[in-house]
Amino acid sequence: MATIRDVSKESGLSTGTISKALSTPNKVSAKSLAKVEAAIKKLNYKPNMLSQKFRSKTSNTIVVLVPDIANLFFASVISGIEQVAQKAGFSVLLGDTKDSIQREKEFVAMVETKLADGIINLRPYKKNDSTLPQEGIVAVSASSCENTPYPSVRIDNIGACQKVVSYLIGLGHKKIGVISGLKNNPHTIDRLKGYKQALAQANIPFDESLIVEGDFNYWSGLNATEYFARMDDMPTAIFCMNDEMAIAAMKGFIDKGYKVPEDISVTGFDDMEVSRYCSPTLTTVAQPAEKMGIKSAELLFELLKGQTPAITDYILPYEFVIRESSAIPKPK
Amino acid sequence: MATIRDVSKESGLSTGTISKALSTPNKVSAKSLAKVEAAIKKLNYKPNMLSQKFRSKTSNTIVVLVPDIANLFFASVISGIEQVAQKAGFSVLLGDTKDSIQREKEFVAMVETKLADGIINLRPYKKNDSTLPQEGIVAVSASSCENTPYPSVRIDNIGACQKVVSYLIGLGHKKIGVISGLKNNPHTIDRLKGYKQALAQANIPFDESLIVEGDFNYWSGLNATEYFARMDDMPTAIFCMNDEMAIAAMKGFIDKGYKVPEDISVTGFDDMEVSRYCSPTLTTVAQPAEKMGIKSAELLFELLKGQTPAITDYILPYEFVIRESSAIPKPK
DNA sequence: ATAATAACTTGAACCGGTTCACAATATCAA
DNA sequence: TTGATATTGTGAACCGGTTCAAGTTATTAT
Repeated sequence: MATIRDVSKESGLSTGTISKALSTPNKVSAKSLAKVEAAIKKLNYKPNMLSQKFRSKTSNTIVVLVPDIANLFFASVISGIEQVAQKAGFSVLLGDTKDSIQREKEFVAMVETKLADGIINLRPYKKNDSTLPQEGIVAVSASSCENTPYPSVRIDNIGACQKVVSYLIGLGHKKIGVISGLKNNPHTIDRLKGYKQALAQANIPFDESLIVEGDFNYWSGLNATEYFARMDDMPTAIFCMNDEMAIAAMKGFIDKGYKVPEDISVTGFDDMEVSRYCSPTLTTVAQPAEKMGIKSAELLFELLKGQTPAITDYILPYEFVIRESSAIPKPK
Repeated sequence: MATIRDVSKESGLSTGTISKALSTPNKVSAKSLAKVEAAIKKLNYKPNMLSQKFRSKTSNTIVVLVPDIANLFFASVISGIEQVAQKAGFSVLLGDTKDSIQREKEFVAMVETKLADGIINLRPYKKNDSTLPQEGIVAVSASSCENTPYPSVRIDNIGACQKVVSYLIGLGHKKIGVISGLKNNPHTIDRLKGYKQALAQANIPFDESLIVEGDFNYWSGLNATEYFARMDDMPTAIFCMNDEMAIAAMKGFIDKGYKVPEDISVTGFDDMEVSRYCSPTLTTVAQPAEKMGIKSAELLFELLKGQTPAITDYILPYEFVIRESSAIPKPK
């Protein structure tokens, strides 16, 4: 493999000139430039980026920490990040953490060891998070929650949920069940807050027994329907904290002979592509996934440049999408 | 930032010993090891991986070229690749190519410039492909087709499609429409071959007018139903080359007042998660996406180690999943 | 034509690990 | 105790770019 010294010999110019010809060609005479070009071509020289990065001490790489890449929401966020990174000349290192703190730490170590310049974490940081990037590490959290102790990009989870639940109340629902995420998940906490606010606004007392804890996955949504179906007085609407559980819940109720939305309304959160295809189509909150990726990458690059962004907690607009799965409750 | 020389000074040992203590601790005396450890802790030394990689000339990184990361099939393949890479101590650089040849070339250049050791391309290579990795570049194609000129992992597309179409013929369908991918797409070519073989086997003549060219996306599937609905004698079954178009086709037919599968059967290909949720649930071919990722990564690592794998064209088993969207044709 | 200035080129030193020939110790047998 | 051998430790050289002070050449002004 040809090195810059080979090019230097071949062209009769010094290594310094070759280097400059490649980085700042306008500082090199046309004659030299031509010689360099010829030599590079002849030797099929490709600069070794590893040594380049080593010397310049910048990896031009960012790490994206994904809880689960086989989740369309995350994939869309990544897509947005990639766009921005590519424009900025950065590479994206993928960190599929599978929700493992251990793995997450390994990736954080990549920044400590100069393999990457910064991190975008697609999960919210909690207070006193054990993998909370230490001083000196540039990190951004995409899809975060309220009071994230780090620069972040998110939607107003509380407001969105309040809107959904207020909409259900507006339709006439008084008993609204919830299929939540894991209790201590920051998204669960925020979204539950929105639910409670909507109830409070309508003077409906909060009833703990209407909350079923799920884990954002299909089966937990399906399971929850068993609980609701066994209740003496079933809710007339179910507010699910993501689409996957909502779709599962619809399936569960339909299999049990209930009609959605005639017998029971179901709403989701995320607006996955499926939610437009499933039957009935799902009323949900659309998160601007790709935009969240774009924004968080832009934010990270600002931070990497040493700038102090005016806003470090971007709240992007969401969209409340009303589809077929919600309707006025059946008169008793 | 502390360097190995700082640790050397602090511990009173030479840089060579420090280096050895970190890479092969069993070659260093317990006493020295303790000193090294103490010094590292005191200085909070983190080895600079960039210089390490530079010196050892291996990046321990692979590039994964994805046509579109916001596609669940690809995301699942990547998930498999990540698992294997992580075990092998490799990082995964994400290359979202958006089907751009230009971008693909940029990523191939990363291998030429030592930024990465190998490539996994999640699209099939065609003959004389302009981005066909040159000599010296280690690459694997996942989700490839017949006669790929490169080491690859795939399913038997032809066989799978033949099976689907034979199944439809077995149900009694004689006029089977096709919603294909783009005509020159290798997957389209293979899958059409399977369709033709099934027809030939049943002595049904091939009818060009039953083929509608799509592009693997939702809208093209929806559009195709317009064509079929306008036919004098509509097919009784539609074989779609992926699930997305199949789900769109079902939607299209249902919106036009047809019943699936009573009036028309629809089959897909891929077995996306949606296909189990949609209504009716979709008969389709399940590709082992994650396994394809795992296998292709394993293959790449074998190649990187300089081994010559016995098999360079892995054909993984698929699964034909019969669900609600297909049934015997309505008697005339 | 000459001095002053601008534009370009040079090449050794540098980045921070790893390597390896050689030196220094430790271990062991006789 | 001595010599032979095995185990550890040393430190200069190296990887292939970039940088920059110093040197050389070209351009401009007078």
